[in-house]
Amino acid sequence: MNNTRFSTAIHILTLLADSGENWVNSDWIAGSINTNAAMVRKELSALQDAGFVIGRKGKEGGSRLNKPSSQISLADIYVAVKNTEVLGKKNLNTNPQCPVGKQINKELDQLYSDTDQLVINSLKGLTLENFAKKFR
Amino acid sequence: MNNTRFSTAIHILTLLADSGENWVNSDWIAGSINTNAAMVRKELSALQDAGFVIGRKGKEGGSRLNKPSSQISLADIYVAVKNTEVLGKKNLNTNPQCPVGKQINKELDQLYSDTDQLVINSLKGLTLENFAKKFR
DNA sequence: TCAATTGTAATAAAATTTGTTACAATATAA
DNA sequence: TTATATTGTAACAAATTTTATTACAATTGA
Repeated sequence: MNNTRFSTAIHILTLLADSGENWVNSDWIAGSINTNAAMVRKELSALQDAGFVIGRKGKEGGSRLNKPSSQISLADIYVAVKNTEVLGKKNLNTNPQCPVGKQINKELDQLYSDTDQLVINSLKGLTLENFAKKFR
Repeated sequence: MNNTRFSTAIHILTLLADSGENWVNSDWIAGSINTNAAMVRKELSALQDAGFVIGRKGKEGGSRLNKPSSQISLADIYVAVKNTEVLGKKNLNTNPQCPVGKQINKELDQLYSDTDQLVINSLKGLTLENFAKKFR
């Protein structure tokens, strides 16, 4: 995760969690993060796909949570945005003639997925509700 | 960690662990990983800085472990090569006028370092010795 | 002295991430 | 029903990170 997607997602969701039923527009969110409204809408799109958010077009449009913040865990958010494993990428095309090159990715698969799972399980205990509460 | 540094480092160290006292050259290592010898030497340089490896120049030169593989944990390796936090980068320059923008990085600092520590602690239980054993 | 090797720098190429611009579709309010 | 504000998305551009390549001085052993 050499990117800001988790930071951005949790920032957006915190703003929505603390905005109740109001429709919050992407320009206002972008102002808080200090980024571009189109970037925010891209991330909102992913958060909609994950079921956390609904959007409404048109004048007075915007976004709001699609479920109580108590029912969104930081694990859910992480899984929605993560695009690499915690320990990084593997070297594909290792040399099959070498005992290590031949077998290492099979061994790493286990280690890498165990490590991901560890992180996910720990984030499961944390809710957006409790995170967002800190800013009120 | 959207890179192959951990994979590469553990691959190199596994080869060295299974090569005992022999001086292993970067060309041979590169052949197993299927990458460039100069890349391997760059990573070896980092592994030397971390104290895991020693190198010798000149004809018959190469690299070998600088301590028993039982005394190198996967946590040590991870720490030596990691360059981002598990949960990624933060948005700096968030808006200080916004209650969330103002405070979020302080809250994320804790979460991010806790998550890193979780991963490191879990890798502490795993040694290079046990990993390398699988390939003999 | 010759040959092989490291260590490192400089550079280039490729991939990923972030930012920008534009606009059709849509929804509200006057 | 018209004007206005907004999303959702695509296309593109810029910036950053990652990986690969080339080169060569310094070193070591034979």
